[in-house]
Amino acid sequence: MMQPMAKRVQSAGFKLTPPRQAVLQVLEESREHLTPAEVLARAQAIYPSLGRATVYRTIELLINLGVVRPIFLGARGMCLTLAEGGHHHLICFECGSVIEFEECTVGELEQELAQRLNFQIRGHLLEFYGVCERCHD
Amino acid sequence: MMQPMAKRVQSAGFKLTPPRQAVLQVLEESREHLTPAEVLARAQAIYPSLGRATVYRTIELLINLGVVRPIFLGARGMCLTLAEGGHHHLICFECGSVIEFEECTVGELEQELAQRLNFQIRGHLLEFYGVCERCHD
DNA sequence: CCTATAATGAAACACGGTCTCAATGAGAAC
DNA sequence: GTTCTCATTGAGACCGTGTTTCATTATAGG
Repeated sequence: MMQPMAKRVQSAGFKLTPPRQAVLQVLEESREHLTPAEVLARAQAIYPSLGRATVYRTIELLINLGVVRPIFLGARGMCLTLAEGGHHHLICFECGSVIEFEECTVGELEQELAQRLNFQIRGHLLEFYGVCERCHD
Repeated sequence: MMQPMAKRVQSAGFKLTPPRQAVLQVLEESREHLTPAEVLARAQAIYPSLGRATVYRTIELLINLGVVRPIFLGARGMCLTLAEGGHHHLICFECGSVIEFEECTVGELEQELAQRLNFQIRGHLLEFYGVCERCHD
């Protein structure tokens, strides 16, 4: 069965080339928060002649298709994450560490905003900022 | 009365110089989401000989003091915002527009996480991503 | 007023990301 | 399968953001 990202690229009318497949595979398999530079490095391991411009072009394409989304992750800088669903972090001012959590209480608010503003919501990000256990006291 | 940011800089043991005051004034007055480059431009209007390095050093200082905080705002890239309190955005995949809203339902969750993880929470960011009214249909 | 030293601007530097352009190859038409 | 077209590609020049270095300046405390 075809990878879901590849399907979305193709059904949006874009060609499914080996360079693009390498980038898609990296983003799909890692399911992590990678920087574009890390995506480049990993995708070049799959398809060595891959150029920087192609990676950035593919990322831009995927962002426009709503498949991935950039988030700014503290000290790591800009990273990519899957666009669907929620992401929840606690970030420490001092050491920059990122703690993920699962609980989320924004479901109702999401519904209400979507309706009131006629906005198709596909994902969300909830981050708390402060000082972690190790950095205060 | 002294501007609150200036006070925090001084009471943390840092000198309050004219270049720093220019940067503080820009961040304090605009109460917007400015990029570092925009801060530089506006602060140079106040203190023309201001150098780029000083702006970046001052921003880093303020981030470490927990006064401002970087956020990644869709197409605008990395911007600065006041660290305290909450910030709430709806961001469109297609056109990158940012809509702010006020309602927020994360207060209880904030309390609970702070207690459970022993984390001093000072602010938060809640963003929804999707397609705005003008960009779908 | 003097002094120690934090803070500064200029300039070189590093790097991420964009753009241009000629070459390539995917996929449609037949 | 063959041909054609045009999206896609990699190389490399380019640009702007952010960092580092270093000699100079000026703040705040004594």
